[in-house]
Amino acid sequence: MSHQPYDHPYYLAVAPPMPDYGAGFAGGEKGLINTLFVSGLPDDVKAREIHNLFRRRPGFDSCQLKYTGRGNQVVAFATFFNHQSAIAALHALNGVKFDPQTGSTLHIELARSNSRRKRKPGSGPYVVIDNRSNEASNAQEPSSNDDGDSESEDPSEDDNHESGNEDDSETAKSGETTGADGTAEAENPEKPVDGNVNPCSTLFIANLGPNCTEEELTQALSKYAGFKMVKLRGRSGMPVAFADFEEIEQAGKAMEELQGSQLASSDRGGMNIEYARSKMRKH
DNA sequence: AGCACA
Repeated sequence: MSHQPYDHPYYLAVAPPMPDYGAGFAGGEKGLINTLFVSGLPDDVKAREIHNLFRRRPGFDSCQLKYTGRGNQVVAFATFFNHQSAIAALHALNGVKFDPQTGSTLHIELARSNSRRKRKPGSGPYVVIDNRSNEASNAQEPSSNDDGDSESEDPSEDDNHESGNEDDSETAKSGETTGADGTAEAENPEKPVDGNVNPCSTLFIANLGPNCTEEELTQALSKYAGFKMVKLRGRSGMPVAFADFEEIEQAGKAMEELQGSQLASSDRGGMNIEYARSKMRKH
């Protein structure tokens, strides 16, 4: 009755163990994608809103809002410290209603390539890129980017990575001064409030359906290398599980692939998987 | 958001 139609190719639910987006992703970067591409935003969205959307997500680094220049379309990029955090945020936020008035929902996918901007102390937690006054095609608010800011630090933060943009002459603007709003957050931008990003060879699995069983979990987990055992706890209400692996890397791999996927018994969306706070006790 | 077992 009530469930989200996920149709992203990035994750297969509980399907063949297949190493995806590892090395050799489109574009040929060095490693995994840590950046999310966000579309479906209302055209009056503010960079601060994007930042507030992502700032509480574990492993969040920074984000940027971009006026693409085509129409009034606005997109955003959110960068995380690692791939799995990006995946988790993707699953957590994809499809959420962003504006209750219009009912518009967020569309989030992995970016085609990582944002190249290096986080350095001094640069704000978010950034605005405005490509709107490109041609005479659409001039709605040309007065928005009148601050010919030569940021001088980071001229190469551009983006090849979105689905529907091919423009490059952007103007980067440091975050604290969010234009008209000026409501900068009084918070330390260098410290994202993170949940738990400490790797552990045991995984904590939440958001399971009330009827989930250890057998079902075992079946889903046992295809991953190094899997040892799983324990189901707290059957009353929302059950959680702990899955133990031989190695941290193997746990991480399983988490990455199963993150957000739904078991047959799930009814409240995909699994939420994190590294456990402590390793499963010896037996 | 929710992290036990000894």
